[in-house]
Amino acid sequence: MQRSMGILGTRWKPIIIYTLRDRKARFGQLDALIENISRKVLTSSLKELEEDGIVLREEFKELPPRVEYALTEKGKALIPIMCQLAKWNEEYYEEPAPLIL
Amino acid sequence: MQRSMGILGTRWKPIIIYTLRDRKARFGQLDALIENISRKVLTSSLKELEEDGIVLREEFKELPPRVEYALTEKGKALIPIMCQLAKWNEEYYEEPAPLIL
DNA sequence: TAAAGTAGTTACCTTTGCGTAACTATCAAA
DNA sequence: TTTGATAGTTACGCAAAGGTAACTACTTTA
Repeated sequence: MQRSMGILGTRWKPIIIYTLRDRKARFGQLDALIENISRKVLTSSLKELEEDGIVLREEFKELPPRVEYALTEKGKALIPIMCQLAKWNEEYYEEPAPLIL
Repeated sequence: MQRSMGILGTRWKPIIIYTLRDRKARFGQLDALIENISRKVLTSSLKELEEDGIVLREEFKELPPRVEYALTEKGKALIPIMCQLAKWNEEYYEEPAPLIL
């Protein structure tokens, strides 16, 4: 478990994996699909996920350049887990009580 | 998903939940069961997990004091997910290549 | 020649996560 | 009166995570 969390224990990486659950995506698409993430964190997270064998980076030698990101087998094995996590929130989420000022 | 990760997206919280999957535990037990965690992070993580309705803190008015932590229903719903995460690592973990010096 | 599109990078800064070590409070037992 | 046990807290600081804004490189199109 400690090793799993060493790889995934950040705010954004599971979200990136979840976003790639049913599609490949280009860098710019990920940036648009994932709200509030900065390009910098997206870059570094993708790089680390690639090093950990979860994401595959495919570069097309075209102009303008195109790069596609997809999950590896190891990454795909996480899809059901990420989906359950999303579902867990839907079941148990409660609106925070409104503040009376 | 962003909300799930807002709650769980740290290195230690999922490990705490995983440790509580099959037992209640006292503060000192958690500290002993979870290797390398500091008491400070344990304290603050437990406090936040309690605020988020995942962990229940039960204080016994005894001497010396006793406090037990257990998962709520919301927390118990995470058990299968955490177990799958642990299993995922067992299946896909590879020893890092030894460095030749 | 300038603008537009893709996939980043770089510099700089703030916040959060986390660690270590020492300290507190309470009461019982030695 | 000192020690021991439990469950923390406090002070201090480092490193990682994360954000913003500006900049790069390349080539096509206007």
